Amino acid sequence: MNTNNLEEIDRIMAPSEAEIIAGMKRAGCRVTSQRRAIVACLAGRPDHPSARQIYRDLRPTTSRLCLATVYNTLSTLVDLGVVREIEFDAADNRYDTNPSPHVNLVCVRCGSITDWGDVVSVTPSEIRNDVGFEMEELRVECRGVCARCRNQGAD
Amino acid sequence: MNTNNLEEIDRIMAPSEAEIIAGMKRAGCRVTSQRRAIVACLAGRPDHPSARQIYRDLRPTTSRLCLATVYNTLSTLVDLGVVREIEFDAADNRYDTNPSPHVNLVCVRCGSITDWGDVVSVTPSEIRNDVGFEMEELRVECRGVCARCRNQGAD
DNA sequence: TTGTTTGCAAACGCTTTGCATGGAC
DNA sequence: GTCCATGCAAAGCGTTTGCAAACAA
Repeated sequence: MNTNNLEEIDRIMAPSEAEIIAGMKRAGCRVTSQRRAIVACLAGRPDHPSARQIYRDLRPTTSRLCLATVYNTLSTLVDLGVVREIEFDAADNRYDTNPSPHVNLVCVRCGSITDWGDVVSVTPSEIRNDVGFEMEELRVECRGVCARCRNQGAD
Repeated sequence: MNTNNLEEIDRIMAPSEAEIIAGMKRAGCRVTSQRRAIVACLAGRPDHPSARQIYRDLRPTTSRLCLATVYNTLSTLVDLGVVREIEFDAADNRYDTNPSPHVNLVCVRCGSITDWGDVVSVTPSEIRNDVGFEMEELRVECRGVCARCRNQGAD
C-alpha cells in the first residue's frame, strides 16, 4: 500500500478537533477557550506548525492567549498521545496530529514539513531480537528541497 | 544485507581521525590542537556525543578549550560533510561520524544513541516522481528503550 | 607575516517555571 | 467553591556572535 495523497492521509488518519476535545475531557482535562483554539488550529491544517506559529496565527482572533499556554497545551496533548512532537530543528519544535507512521518530508529551504506515504521496512521485533532495543516509535525524516522551492530557485 | 554489529559498521564506514584531519587540510582548514582533540574525541567513540559532552570530556586534558570552539569546529566538520548533525532533542544536538544510511536507536530513558543496520525502503526517485520533493538526506530515528535500560528498570 | 581560529563574554531564541489571578467543573 | 489552567515575567539552556589576542601556515 502506498497512499500518496497527504491530505487524504490526514483526513483519514488524524484525529479530528472534536475527537481530540473528547479525549481531553475523558482524561479529566479542562477544556478552556485557549485549548479549544489551539486544538482547532492544529487539527485543521495539513502542515506541522511550531508553537510560535500557532501562537502567531491565533493571537489576532483569540483573546487572552500567551505563548506559555501554547507550550503547556501542546505538552498536554503530547502526553495524551494525540499529538506528536517533531524535533525537526534544534530551535523550533513542530507538532503533528497524524499518529500513523509516515515519512516527514522536511524542506531545508522553506522549512515546510509534509507527510508522505508510510514506512514498514523497520520492524520492532527485528531490532529487539538483534540488539534488545524495544522500539516504541519510528520517525523517518527525509530532508531535501520541496517542489515549490525547486520551481522558484533555479537549482 | 544486514550488518548487525554496530561497532563493526563504525569501523568500516566511519572516517578515521587521520582521514578527517586529512580532509580538513585538503579543504584549506587549519588544524589546531583544539580541532585535533575534538576530531579524536568524536572519531574514537561509537556513541553520538553532544557538543557539551565533547567539551566536558576534553576539558580536563585539553589546555585552552572553550565551548564555542567545540561548536565552531563541529559546524566546520558538518560543512565538510564528514560529520552529521542529529537533532535528537530540541536542546541537545548530537554528532555522528557515520555517513552511511542507518537507523539511529534513541533510548528515551538514558539518551544513548546507537546505530543499527541500514535503510533502503525509501528511494529518492520514488518521492520525486510522486510529489516533486528532491531528497538529499534520510534520517531514520527509532525511539524506544535500549537493552541496558530494559534490564535495569523492571518494566 | 598573514589571515584563520581561539577565548571570552554577551546576546539570542526557544522553552520552562513560579506565582497570583481567573475560569471550568 | 475547588482546583486546574492562564498570563505575565523572569529564568534556564543550548547555541551563536563580536572582537581582540593567539597561532598554524
